[in-house]
Amino acid sequence: MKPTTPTISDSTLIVIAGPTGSGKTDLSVAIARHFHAPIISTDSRQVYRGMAVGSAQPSDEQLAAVPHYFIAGRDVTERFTCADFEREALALLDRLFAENKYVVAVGGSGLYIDALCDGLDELPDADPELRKELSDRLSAEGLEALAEELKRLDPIYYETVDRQNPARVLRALEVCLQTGKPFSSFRTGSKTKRPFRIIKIGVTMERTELYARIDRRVDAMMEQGLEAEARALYPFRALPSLQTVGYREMFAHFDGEYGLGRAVELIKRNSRRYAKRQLTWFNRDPSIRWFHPSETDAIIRHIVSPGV
RNA sequence: GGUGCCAUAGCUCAGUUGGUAGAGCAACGGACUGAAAAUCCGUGUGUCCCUAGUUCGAUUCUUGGUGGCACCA
Repeated sequence: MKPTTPTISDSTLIVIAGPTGSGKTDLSVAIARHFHAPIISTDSRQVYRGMAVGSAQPSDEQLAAVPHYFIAGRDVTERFTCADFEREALALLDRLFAENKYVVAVGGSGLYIDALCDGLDELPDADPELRKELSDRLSAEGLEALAEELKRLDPIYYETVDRQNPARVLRALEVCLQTGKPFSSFRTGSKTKRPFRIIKIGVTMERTELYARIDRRVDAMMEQGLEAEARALYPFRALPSLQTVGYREMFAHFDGEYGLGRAVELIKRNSRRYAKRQLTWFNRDPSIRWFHPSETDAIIRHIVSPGV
């Protein structure tokens, strides 16, 4: 009989995805405790300090119960992108899997999850100066002019890109100008095989239940001091990290655009819409197995024997 | 109890001189590669309160109900 020496392929990343307010955090702590696993967050906003309430970071008790990574480790003024996340998370997993068979990854940012599980293409990071220049040109010349330039520099991507989406057109143009090569030449569309097993759990429920939970959670955030938190972050309101549901509406309220009650209403509505977009993203991933957050036992069984 | 007004999408309402209807908001569906809680695209989802008439045809006109609001008692 051969000795069963542990190899890296025994390592398992338990990915927990789902819309905002679905109960991912509580579930992740329960799963992590059961499998004695640390938790890494795949949430693009919970990485920042000072956003504990509005981004629904895990509670102090939860943070004390299980080691967490990528929670409140960055200043809101720092740039932190999906590529930074991929690099750092992979390096971290290397270390964590040296001592743990299981690691839990939980969060609502679909792009971060895909970056971690499948890898991003080798693209250059954004150049802030070029980006500024392009966004100035966007307001001066209009989107159509920039799309025309993209047509010249990368006719292939121009055919498939959403030409009405400034973010898409600008990013492609940015890469073309920065590298002198068409954006499409970097897009392989291939997935990187990771040196660990991946099991994806999706958390969801009836829309009416989800929306009721979102409403309740927004009310809870208000009780926990969202207004004061947003007040403290107001000077940073123009930063990418603060383009976030919960804060934007509060900032607009501080600017006198509407009353506090209206702000709370809008936070609820925009959270619902965000949840909808998350579900659209996750629904196209056939490797996700969906559960109600209360089905902890079934989820554990599925992790132990995913084939069943 | 009497009189008047109202009843159309989830909500607020418009409209059809009789040919089964449309705005705003909400909602729903989708896209997504270094800003992703971002950014963008698409979609009316309807016993026109019920009933019986008139009519080729009624959400629209008439009868009788039901519910709501207002005023008078």
